Amino acid sequence: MADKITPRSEDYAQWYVDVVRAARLAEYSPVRGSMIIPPNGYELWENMRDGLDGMFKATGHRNAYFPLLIPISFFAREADHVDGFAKECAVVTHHRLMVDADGELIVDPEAKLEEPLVVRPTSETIIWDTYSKWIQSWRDLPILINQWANVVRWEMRTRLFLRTSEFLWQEGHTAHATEEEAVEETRKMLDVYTTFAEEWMAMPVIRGLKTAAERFAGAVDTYCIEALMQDGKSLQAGTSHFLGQNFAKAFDCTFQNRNNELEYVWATSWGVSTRLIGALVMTHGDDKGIVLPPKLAPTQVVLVPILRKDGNEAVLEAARKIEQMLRDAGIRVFLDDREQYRPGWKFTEYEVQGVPIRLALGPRDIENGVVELVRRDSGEKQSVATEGLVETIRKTLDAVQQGLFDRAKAFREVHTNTADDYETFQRIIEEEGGFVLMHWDGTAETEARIKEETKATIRCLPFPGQFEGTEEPGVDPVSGQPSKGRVVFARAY
RNA sequence: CGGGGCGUGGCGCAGCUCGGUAGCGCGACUGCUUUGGGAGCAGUAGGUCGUCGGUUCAAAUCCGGCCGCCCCGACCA
Repeated sequence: MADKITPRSEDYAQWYVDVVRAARLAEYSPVRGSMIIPPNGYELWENMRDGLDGMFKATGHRNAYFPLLIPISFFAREADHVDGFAKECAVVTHHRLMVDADGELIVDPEAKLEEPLVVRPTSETIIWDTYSKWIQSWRDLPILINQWANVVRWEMRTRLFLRTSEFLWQEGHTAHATEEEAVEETRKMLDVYTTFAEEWMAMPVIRGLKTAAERFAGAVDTYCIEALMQDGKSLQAGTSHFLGQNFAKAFDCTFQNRNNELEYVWATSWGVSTRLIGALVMTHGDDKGIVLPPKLAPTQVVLVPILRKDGNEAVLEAARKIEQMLRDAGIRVFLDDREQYRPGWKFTEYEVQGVPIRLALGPRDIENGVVELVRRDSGEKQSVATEGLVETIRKTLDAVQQGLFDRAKAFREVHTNTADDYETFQRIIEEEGGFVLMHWDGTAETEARIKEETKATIRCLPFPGQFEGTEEPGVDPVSGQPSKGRVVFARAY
């Protein structure tokens, strides 16, 4: 029978788990907090990866690979970095197994490593150790490198895609001769993420600067894109860090500048992860399942032939013709001609999986020279002419892509409020959720107090031009102290 | 780490109070009938009941230990 999906209104968290499972994006593995990503989920990730990778290459970056295992001593080099990651590291201490006297397979106590190895939670340390060898002169700079990899962070509480102990991501690590250039790179990559989120994922984001409390361990400044999920909680969808000279100093990475002076290298790092899949689910999904933006959907169009007792050959032949026509046009199409499932079953199945367009083709349609087209985002059903179908499909895919973005943006606008007093702020956070713009005095004390009392955190200090009135000075209603502008608060994932 | 829930065919669950030869739904397989929104009937296969120990003539069931997973909270992409 149907995989049951709990309605969002009943239990949003359960809905999320149900949808991920029903759409077969991920399943639990035998190890807590790690997940298996079957093809439905992985193909989605591949499309994200390919889209981003193209943008990285277009901005001059090259891919490389650094090792999974990092000597523990490397982590001791940068103080903030250690503090940030020490509590969630998996550590390799032995290199051999053996069978003991009881026949049990155990870790061989004789095979202890001289120096424990940390399974990378992020790669700054191994990379800056390497860069210190690669860089001598200003002529060696900049270094613009990205790596696609898995990382491990031993999380206390995990959720599929949103927070798992092992996840897939990309991490960019760049080295620059000047502070200005590094800051520019940090901002540029945040723009890349913004473009990707909005144009590929159809997910509107806010760009901004993190407060010290939310900053990456070891960074001078952390920038982020924040997206609003349907339950009113914010999700950090990507981060870009200006690392200053912190890692260069920790790993003694210097270069000779044009004036023959020795200087520390300026650094950035930036990343997005499989968490984006969770963001996609919670941005566009509905009670029937996920809804995929056409640009990322592994299958953009599914074609379901309506088969009967006889005359199937004619239907299948016409279906194959349509399939070929769409494929030749560069559209990712799948003809589901399996006989063990009936059309109704397939219709439901592809709705759960979020395929943007479903076509159905039966004997009646063939007679009329049409095909039935159903949009996943709206459920709208229409008969369209087989003649000119490629153009119709292209237009519809574009319309779905744009429609998803518009809908998500409208949702965000409705759920973005301004609060000028603390009572209103607390009421909105508690009752409505969403983003709340409020003045903040800039102190960690006030930030911590608000978090303590409301569970809402400062998602970012938004870049100018995104919201009206965030740039005017005012008064922090919590402390009564002056504020330089309104910042974005929300409860977050 | 605190709170809650759960470990029984592939999946979801009942059975446990009151011990007595392990059951239901879905799925799978075979056959027939079906096929424009998750088909019907008939038949078949599939389980050391998480694990270790105890009580008993007899344990899925009672007692104890251990292990694991999920959900909710405190840290984090």
